Parts: sequence; structure tokens; C-alpha cells
Amino acid sequence: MQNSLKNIFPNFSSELIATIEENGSHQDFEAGTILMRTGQYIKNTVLITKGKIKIYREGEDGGEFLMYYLQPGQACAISMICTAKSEKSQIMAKVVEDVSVMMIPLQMMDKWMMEHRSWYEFVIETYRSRFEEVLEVVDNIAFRSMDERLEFYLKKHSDACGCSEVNLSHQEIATELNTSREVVSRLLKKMEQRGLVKLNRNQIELLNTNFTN
Amino acid sequence: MQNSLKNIFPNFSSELIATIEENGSHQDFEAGTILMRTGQYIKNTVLITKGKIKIYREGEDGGEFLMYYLQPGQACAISMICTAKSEKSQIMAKVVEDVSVMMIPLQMMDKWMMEHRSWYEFVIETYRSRFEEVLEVVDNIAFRSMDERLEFYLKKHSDACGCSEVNLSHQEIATELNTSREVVSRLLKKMEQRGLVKLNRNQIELLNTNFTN
DNA sequence: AACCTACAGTAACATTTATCACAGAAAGAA
DNA sequence: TTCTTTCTGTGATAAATGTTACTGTAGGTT
Repeated sequence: MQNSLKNIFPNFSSELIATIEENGSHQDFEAGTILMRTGQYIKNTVLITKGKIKIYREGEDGGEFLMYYLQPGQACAISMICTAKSEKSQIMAKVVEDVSVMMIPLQMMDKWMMEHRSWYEFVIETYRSRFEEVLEVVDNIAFRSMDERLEFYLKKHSDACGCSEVNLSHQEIATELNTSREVVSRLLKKMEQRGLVKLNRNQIELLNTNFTN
Repeated sequence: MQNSLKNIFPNFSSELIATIEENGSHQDFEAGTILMRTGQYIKNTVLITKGKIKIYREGEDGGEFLMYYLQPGQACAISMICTAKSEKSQIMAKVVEDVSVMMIPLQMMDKWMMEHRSWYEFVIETYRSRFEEVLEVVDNIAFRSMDERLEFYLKKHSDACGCSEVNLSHQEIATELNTSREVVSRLLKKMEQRGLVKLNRNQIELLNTNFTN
């Protein structure tokens, strides 16, 4: 298991890995578990070693708006930022594929930042990449129409899983884009007519590789 | 002038202030200056000591989408994140009120993080508050309609200046919300009819204090 | 005064997105 | 099989927003 942590976080120094093993607690969660709610206080930084976590913003009406996914080798930027002052979370985190995580108590954060160069760099890089990702989300909703956002969404999914099939229902996609199922169905149909995708039940195959680029 | 830096950044230690004075370069920019463009490499972290800088995202069509404003005592989070690896900027920064800034060479970032506790805390807090602000922006465009966004926008402005008048033309507002002038005019007129605002040329007075809360 | 320009108001229309209503197909359960 | 549920497709319609076109007005300039 020590081995795998080193594999998943290749940039961590051996000392850091050892420290994590020593101070962190290994935990598993099933798909569907909500790890973090808006308004909740955060007490741990979360490192993902297996599975997939969805980070989203929840609207008052219960709408979910996808921000990004966390996968093995990544960490929750929000938990890092907030732990620094034990702030409240402003987002929701839901397990979408059974996960294994390392929970790092918040007291470790500041300490490791000073003691472990590789931790420091990991944290900064996590901030940077997540900020960038959220800016991209803003771009999409601010400047793009639903059909472009849908294409972007599908591409992101296929990139994430490394395959060209997206196994989601129209309803699930609609929820994450904060629109209605009918709109998604219609737009997907148009994309199929343009030859970009092939639609199956609970699955969308991306055909055009140009589109995937 | 050393004095004022201490006043503007009250949490900085005296040693840190001295170090900043020593290594940073004081610069002034006029309103209208673009300090940072999308795609540009960042070589400095920017501390604002006077004036106001607008941070926005630019669409392909040239549309501007307001993210937030930077004011004295604040720093550009993007410049901090990016400098760590000398990355490209993903945003635009434009001076909206003549500013004075301290430019901190990127090499100082990492060094000070280790040496100055008050710098470390400032950087973390900057990350946190900006991330939060951007999440709020996402909320607004994802879940709210234009009339609500307009109200939020006006409130934010009056909060920022501490007064109840917003001195902007409809066109300027429309640009920042990435909509058209006509839409803003229409919605403002409705708000006036509801007794929320009073419309003057180049100025919107917020009347209802309930609304301002 | 006469003129110009930026700003604001508003009607008419186009487009996009949301909502409602319903029908059929696929998968699973009884 | 039959029943049931979930998923998908699609038309009709409503609502929000974007666009075009035109008018008037306030302020500044000559």
C-alpha cells in the first residue's frame, strides 16, 4: 500500500509519503456518498487514491452544477484552502465511483507546507489547476450556448475516462449542466444528425475525432 | 511611504514590510491600462496599494466578463498562482481607477512563503477569498436570471464604494454582465418601477435599503 | 444659437432555452 | 409473457434574452 501511494503521487518525497502514511487515515466510500456539503466545516484535506469524486455547486432549487471531477493523484483544493482557517465549504462533493482517500488532519497542512517541498509544490499546483478549471467553467457558461457547452461536457468526460463512450443518461447530463432533459435530448439528436455522436440507451459514443480534439 | 504599506497590509510583519520595500518595485498606472492579458506570461506578483483593478475574462468575440475587483490591501491571486511556475495568465486585468502597486518578482514568492509567516497567511487567504468569489460568480450565471444578476451586480458595486450611487452607463454594465445595453435598460426600468432604483444619466441610485442588504 | 455625440427608452422581431404533454422503446421484475 | 419503470424522442407553447431600428434627451462644443 505504501507502494501505491508513491505511484499515485509520484512527486511526493519518500519522507512525505511516510509522514502521510503515519498521520493520515485511509478511508473508503461508496458511490453516492456525499463527502462534503455547502456550509459544512472542513476538518480534513482529502487525497484521492482511487475512484472519482464530483465537485459541484448546489442551487437553492436543488440544481447541481458540475465544477469538476477529482481523480486519483488529485486533492480537493477547497479542503486545502478552507482547512487553513477551518472555514466552511462552499461546494458539494459527491462520490460517483467508489473511492479510497487519505484524510489529512488540517493541523498537518501548515506544518508540511514548511517541512516538505514536494507537499508545498503539490498544494500550489492543486490551487492553480483548480482555479484554472473553474475559470474555464465560467467561460463556458458566460460565453457559450448550450450546444457548445454540451459538446465541451462530453469531451471532458471522454478525456477523463480515456474512452469515447460516455455512460450517462440525458437526465444526468441535464442536471450537471443545469438545464432540462428535453433540451439535452434535442441537442444530442442534432449532434447525431451532424454525425458527431451515436446515441444508445444510457450511452453516447463520440464518433468524430476532430470533435474530441 | 513605508508607513502606508504597513497601514494597507496591517497583517504583514515589520520584517516582511521591510523585505517588500527592499525587493519590490513601486509603480503607478493610469486608468485604462491593461496590466495583464490572457495568454501572457506572468513575472510578478502584484500588491495593490491604491486604486482599483478589474479582473475579467475575455470571450473570443471580445466580450468582457467581470470576475471581481482588486482594491488596496489585496493582491492578484492569479499572479500568485501562476508565478509559482511562471505560467500563463488566463485572465485580463485592467486598471479602472489610477493605481499604485508593488511588483514582487516571482522568485520572492517561494522564499517568502517559507520565511515569513504573515506572507504565507496572506497568500493562502488571497487564494481562498478569490476562489470563493469566483464560485459566487459561477452561482450567479449558473442559477440566476439576468434581473437577479443585475441586482447582485449593483449591490456589489455600492458595497465596494460604500455609497448608494453607481456611476456607470447602461452600456458599461451590459459589457460586464456580457449582455446587451437594451436588456440592461429594460431591466433597470422595471426596477425603477418597482421603486428599487432611481435612474439618472450615467448614474443609478439604489433606493430600497432592503435591496441593498 | 446650432451642432454633435453619448446615453437612454422602447417597440418589433428573432432566437434560445424552458416547460408541458404525450408516445414509444428498452430493460427489468413479477 | 405481462407489467412496470426508466429512458428517449418530439411537438406545441411560453418565457427570457438578444437584435434591429428608431426616437428623444442631456451635455458639451463651436
